[in-house]
Amino acid sequence: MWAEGLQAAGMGAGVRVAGLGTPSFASYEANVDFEIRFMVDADIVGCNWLELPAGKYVLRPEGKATLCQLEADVLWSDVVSHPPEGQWQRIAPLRVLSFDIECAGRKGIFPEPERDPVIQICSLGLRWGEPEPFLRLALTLRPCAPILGAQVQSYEREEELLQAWSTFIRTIDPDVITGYNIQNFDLPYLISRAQHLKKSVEKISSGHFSPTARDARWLRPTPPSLDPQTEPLIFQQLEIDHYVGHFSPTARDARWLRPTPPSLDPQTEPLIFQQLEIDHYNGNDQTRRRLAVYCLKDAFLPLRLLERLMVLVNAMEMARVTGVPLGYLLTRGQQVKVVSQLLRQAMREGLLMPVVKTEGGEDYTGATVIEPLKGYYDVPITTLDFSSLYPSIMMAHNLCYTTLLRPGAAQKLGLTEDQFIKTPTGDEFVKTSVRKGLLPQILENLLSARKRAKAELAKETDPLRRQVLDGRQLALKVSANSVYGFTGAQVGKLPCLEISQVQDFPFLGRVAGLRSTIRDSSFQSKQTGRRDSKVVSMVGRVQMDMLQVLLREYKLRSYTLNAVSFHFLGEQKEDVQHSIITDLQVLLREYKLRSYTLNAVSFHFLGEQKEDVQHSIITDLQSVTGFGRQMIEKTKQLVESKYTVENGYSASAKVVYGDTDSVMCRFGVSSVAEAMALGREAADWVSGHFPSPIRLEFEKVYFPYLLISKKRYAGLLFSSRPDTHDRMDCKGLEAVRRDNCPLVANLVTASLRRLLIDRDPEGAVSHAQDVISDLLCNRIDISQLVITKELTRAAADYAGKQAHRCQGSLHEDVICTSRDCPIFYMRKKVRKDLEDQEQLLRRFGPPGPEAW
DNA sequence: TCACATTCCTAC
DNA sequence: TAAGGTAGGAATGTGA
Ligand SMILES: Nc1ccn([C@H]2C[C@H](O)[C@@H](COP(=O)(O)OP(=O)(O)OP(=O)(O)O)O2)c(=O)n1
Repeated sequence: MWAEGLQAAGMGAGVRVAGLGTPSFASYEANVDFEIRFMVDADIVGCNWLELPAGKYVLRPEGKATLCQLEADVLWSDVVSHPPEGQWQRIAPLRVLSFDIECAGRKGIFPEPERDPVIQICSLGLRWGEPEPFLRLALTLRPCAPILGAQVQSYEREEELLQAWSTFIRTIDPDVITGYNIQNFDLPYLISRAQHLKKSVEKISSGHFSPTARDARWLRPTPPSLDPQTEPLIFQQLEIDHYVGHFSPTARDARWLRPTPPSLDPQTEPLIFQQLEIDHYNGNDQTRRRLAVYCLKDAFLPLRLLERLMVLVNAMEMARVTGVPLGYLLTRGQQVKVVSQLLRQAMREGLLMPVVKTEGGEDYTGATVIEPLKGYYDVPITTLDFSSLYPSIMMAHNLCYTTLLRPGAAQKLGLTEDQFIKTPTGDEFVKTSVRKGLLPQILENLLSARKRAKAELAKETDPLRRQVLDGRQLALKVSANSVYGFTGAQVGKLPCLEISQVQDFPFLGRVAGLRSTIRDSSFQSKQTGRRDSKVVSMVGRVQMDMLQVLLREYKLRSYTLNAVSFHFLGEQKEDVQHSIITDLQVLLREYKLRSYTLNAVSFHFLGEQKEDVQHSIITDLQSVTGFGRQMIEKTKQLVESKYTVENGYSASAKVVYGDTDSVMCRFGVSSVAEAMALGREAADWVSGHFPSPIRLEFEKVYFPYLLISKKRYAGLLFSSRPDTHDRMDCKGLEAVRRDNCPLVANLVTASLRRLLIDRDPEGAVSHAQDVISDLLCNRIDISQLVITKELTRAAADYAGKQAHRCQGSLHEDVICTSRDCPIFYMRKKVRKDLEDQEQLLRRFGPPGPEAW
């Protein structure tokens, strides 16, 4: 009945009252996570330092409910939250645990938990901020010789080994658990293995995760990985299942090939070959010792990555800026961050966020992509770019749920012309003089954090640190852009439109008053006790799989084998599929490669999103993109109208391309320095035509510039100096895509280098030919190749006939076909061949003897 | 063969 | 609030 009442009332909640029927009311903030609710109300952000003032709390000396060192009872309103500034920015000395396991695989077969025992588990414990781990622990099955600097504990039975590790984890009670692919391999393996051994099975299945709990996963007030107190690590199976369950068969097969982490450090990735594992295990205590040493090294790598990539530092900043717990950053999406900030801002202003039913709606138009004037430009092309376009639009025009006027509301409220604006899409918003929107204020905060991050990036010279800081800066940018995206979220958890009506001001005010009454009437403190204050850092337990971090933030490419085999599987008949799988297995066996592929995760995601196609009508969005469309068009016109021969410039400017918030201009000058100077001048001048904080910036010069089509181009990028290029930049082309075999990406990159850096169009084409003939020598079936014509045409633009001849020969000799596709790379259909195998070996190949 | 849809990944 | 947004190229699938 209750549910029906809710249904009938739409977004409101019906309450049945005897004699009064079922009056219903709009509900507000009834759908907020408990953790977020508490943190917002108490003004606590993620990774916040909290103080329990002396006398306001009591410690529980016994009968603790958790594994924490300290348990205290304190009135929530007595907890003092220290905003993360100054000394309170410090990072707590978190305990980080990194581990790795080794299994006894059978020859050529990847270990299966049903059959193959876990033979070693190595763990490292580190207190954040200290240079060295405080603990190195090797747990082994069967005796193992001592290892200098590590504790070794050996067991005769596997059950004892697993139990010992389980106890160890509970004792060390880590804040952060890390490892390499622990989420998809080590942890599931340990759990399956434990289940298989019937050890602790009862514990596992009688824990929180009954089948019902599994179904109700999203309803759980406390996600399993986040509860710092009650959830032992091993109970994280649900989330693991969630991912593993969606691996494609191919990905499953291929995931034993462990890719080398990005070029961070040549010796980052230790490779332990299956065969060695089993041999060493079956040997004596000395060989098992060697295995344990590798295992310890494997456990050390994630710790080093964690530190070098500043994973915790950056995540903490994000948690503090957006207000969500650290763990949310790994397990949740962008929406929760926006909601957290929105709730905080709303509370500050005495507003409540309504519960809004998700509605369907039409698509809305996005950004403009200027029709490219395709070609090879052997002159400098200047790129101008609005900084943080959508966020600055929302700020400049005060776009927010709370500032949107319903049609006719302006007159009704007696607003004068200068109190509101009309957007390009015809919607009306009040100006800041009437009321400042929540979203613009959130954005100010996010953008100022990004500005700080960018300033730090600018000072940094170390390449790795630059990469890391750039990632940090980009993450903040995405969070800001997500504020825009959030307002149009299709599976929108907050089409918060209803807040947005100006005529509702008084109503919202009353509700806010009601809530503050509730808040103030909270019970009185009845505790007295400790004289000393306790200061704690607010961090739940977090699982940080470094492979996931690399995949997510550093575009680690794990497709090498997978991309090829995957596509093959898709298009071949069954018997062919079988032989390919066999090939793969041969490869695995021959070279003992291991890797993990996680593409399937994203497949799953995309598929799921598609299923429920729901749209919400968000005028807000349309206004944002509408302004954006207007602005890129206006920018183009401004540039092309000012920089003309008539106005005394040496040539007339032409915008040859532009996407969303950028314009690529040919000013008709021949030097990069001139192009830069004109770019800076034009950016300043154009900025003057838009309200603050909207700013057009000079970003870079391309010279030369190869414009192939919308979202596909390449060029030499100049930005720091006019005399030498910073690097070759490549957008959208096969060179930067992960859905081709590496051969393709490498070929395209190499050809582009010849074209753009060597300025040798014939070389570009002949390089492609060389690669192809290599393939031919390796007996590759030509009919499997698709060669397109893009580079050839680019070369033709540059060199005329000769390139044309190249194209002819390419076409005659090698090309196959493709409907009207103009050009040239090999895609997908390249067969796995010696070349590929060599590449694999180079990439994953056995480490030299010195590594052993 | 053609026109249009779907899939994947990328640029904003 | 489980899950930010649209535009778009290239290959491939589908159905007439
Ligand atoms: N992941 C993204 C990237 C972009 N955009 C939208 C909002 C951006 O404002 C606009 C332009 O994208 P840019 O990549 O140019 O990024 P910004 O203009 O936001 O930042 P900046 O140019 O300062 O790096 O496109 C988006 O919604 N989501």
